[in-house]
Amino acid sequence: MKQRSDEHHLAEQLEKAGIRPSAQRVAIAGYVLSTADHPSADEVWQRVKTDFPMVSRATVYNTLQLFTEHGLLRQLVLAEGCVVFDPKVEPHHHFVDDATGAIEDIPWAALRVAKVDDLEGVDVREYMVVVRGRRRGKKAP
Amino acid sequence: MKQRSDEHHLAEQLEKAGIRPSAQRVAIAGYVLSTADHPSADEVWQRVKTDFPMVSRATVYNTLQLFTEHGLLRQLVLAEGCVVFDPKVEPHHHFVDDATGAIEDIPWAALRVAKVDDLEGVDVREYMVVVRGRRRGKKAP
DNA sequence: GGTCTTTTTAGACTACGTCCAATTATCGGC
DNA sequence: GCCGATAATTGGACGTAGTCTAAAAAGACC
Repeated sequence: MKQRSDEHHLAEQLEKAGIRPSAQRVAIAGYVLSTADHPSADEVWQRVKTDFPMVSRATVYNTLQLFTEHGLLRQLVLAEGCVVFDPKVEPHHHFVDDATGAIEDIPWAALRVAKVDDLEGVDVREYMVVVRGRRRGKKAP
Repeated sequence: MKQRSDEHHLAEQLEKAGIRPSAQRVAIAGYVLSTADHPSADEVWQRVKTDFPMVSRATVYNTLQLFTEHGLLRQLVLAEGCVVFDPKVEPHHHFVDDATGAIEDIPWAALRVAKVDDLEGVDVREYMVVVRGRRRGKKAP
């Protein structure tokens, strides 16, 4: 149920982002740029294969990387199945250093989130703020 | 450089949490309950093996699971290497459904985080709130 | 049409995690 | 202390997600 105009529009979108629109890339874009899911890379591969059986896994991974570099996608690192352990069991927030990937704890009181209780339709069990950035000064003189 | 009293203290801590303190569990606890790192399960295994060469991977994974169930550890799902893609590139927050694992977007304006700019020693690139819980009502009559 | 660059491909390889059946350790009662 | 029941541990098979590479295919340009 693909429309030629859809593909044309997608190709334009890729070009606008500075990406050459190959057939594979258009097929991948057709799924990943419009879905409300938050698919993993392999899920994208599985999905795209149904339309485009000959696409290789490497292509899908490379293409998602490319889209991300050009600002068409964001990578989230909060999915299930990828777990680290923290002996500090009280609620607290987290800081992730862009340079090293290290995770540090931020005390609960250092931040405050307003309006969590106003969220409609959900029972909140817990929440945390994830801050990403770089440690300042310290090392570089 | 292990102190007998340390091990004794750890064993007590496990018992207090309702866990039978086997030698392997004490060794695992000795690392994971006191570290400031946020190790992955495999990192814990690598580490514990240096003290306790015969421990099997299954034991470490089971034990971490057990500690988590008994409240000695928390699992964080925000580490690198575990990525999902989101075509919505503007800043927004995320809701993770405990029941299904599905990730939903929360509009940026629905929450507000106070004091992010007060964090000392870091240059913040981005941040988001991760809310976990359950969707209410809707489906069940 | 030829050539130079970009893209894609298949498959080997690694890392991480799960599962299971068999073995070993531990506990409580005698 | 010994014994049977229960709990814990083991190693290895298995599965899945992801990376890497060398070679083939496609596309751009003259």
